[in-house]
Amino acid sequence: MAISTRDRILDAAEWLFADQGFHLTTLRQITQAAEANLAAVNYYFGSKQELIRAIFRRRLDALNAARLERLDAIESDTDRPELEAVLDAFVEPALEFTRGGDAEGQRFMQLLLRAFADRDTALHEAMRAEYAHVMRRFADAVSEALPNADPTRLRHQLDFIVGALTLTMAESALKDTRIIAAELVQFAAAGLRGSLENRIPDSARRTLEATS
Amino acid sequence: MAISTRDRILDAAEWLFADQGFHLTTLRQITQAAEANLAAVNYYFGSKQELIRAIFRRRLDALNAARLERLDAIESDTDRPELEAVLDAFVEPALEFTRGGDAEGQRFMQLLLRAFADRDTALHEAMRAEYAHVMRRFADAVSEALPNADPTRLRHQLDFIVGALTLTMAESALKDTRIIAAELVQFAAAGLRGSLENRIPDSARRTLEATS
DNA sequence: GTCTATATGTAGATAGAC
DNA sequence: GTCTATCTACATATAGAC
Repeated sequence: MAISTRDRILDAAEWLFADQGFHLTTLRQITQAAEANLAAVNYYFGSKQELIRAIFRRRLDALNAARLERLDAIESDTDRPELEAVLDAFVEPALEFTRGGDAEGQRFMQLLLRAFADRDTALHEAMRAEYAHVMRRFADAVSEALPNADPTRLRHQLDFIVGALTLTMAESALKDTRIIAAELVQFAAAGLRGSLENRIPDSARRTLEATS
Repeated sequence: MAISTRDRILDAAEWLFADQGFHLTTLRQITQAAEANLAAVNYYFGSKQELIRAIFRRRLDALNAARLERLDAIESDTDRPELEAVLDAFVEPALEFTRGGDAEGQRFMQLLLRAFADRDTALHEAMRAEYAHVMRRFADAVSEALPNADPTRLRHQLDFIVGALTLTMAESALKDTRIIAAELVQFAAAGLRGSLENRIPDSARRTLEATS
């Protein structure tokens, strides 16, 4: 038995939560899949909620660490980083998760989506707190690559990218993700650069005028 | 009592599902909020699952109908529609849902997000089937606005936009949505146009080469 | 640390009176 | 169509032996 009971529970629970959702997945299923006893979850984590948070912390830490590592590398290489390189540092680690034979990361992306959908309470707070740090670093990096960008719009646009990334990674079949990620980087870069023109589209202006 | 019991149940259930998720919300909560009897859900819908599907069908029909109506209007106006106008026809009805004093639509966007996260089974199939029709119409319209676009990439890019829209609408505070929608239209238009250059970003190419 | 056994709560669904 | 009462099932959590 190379892996500890605690880790087997984490792995099994992550798989089941991603597949079925939090509430549908029972401690019985988890402990059975982990080949552990029903009481073990409470012994190691205290409650089902704490187990969920532990799963989350583990992967989110790893994902964000990988992103920041790449960003650091880019920023130490050059004074003004290329926009695409910054976006790639954000997108590619998520993709990296999705790669690999066991499809671990795609499961986690599915989990991320569930977390977005859940108005869970504490989980949301924890995620936001952990994300805020990373998002600010990336917002700063994009600002350096695009010095004329408006900070408020930039925030919104990063949210667009997170949305596109999360939904895409959770939905798409495994084998296309590498190409899709490259397409997303390009799409996002073009979108960000396009906003510098600061042109309100005719159709949108019409909408704004009609409803204000 | 102006509204029928059936409709009161639909309204109450939609609110609670969006707020708490499907599994956390009980039939007892729903019927209590709707001021109906517990047995009424089974009487009108047969089961909880069927109730969920009925809620979904109601709103999704309305949203997609509104989108297609706008698209029809654009296409009958001109031979080659403006890209931004097409995107606005897709984005703005979702926004329209989110507007209005009672915040009905934001709830529904939250619900949509849950549906994406749920690997529910039949619900997913039903959504996809309903969406396929609309997405093809919009893909065609974008193709006309951007005749040189690659169809496969276009599909992916529309998914990016859906992801950005869904996550943004579900998360953002009500009062900003009008501006954010306009920004999303512009961001998406620039992203789509940028793909025509068909340039693979240096960073992404590095990634591709390193991992292939 | 791991197990069995069980306490306690609450879910969805239905039978049958009105 | 609407109600009360209840069936049946399964959830989380814990007590306590080993």
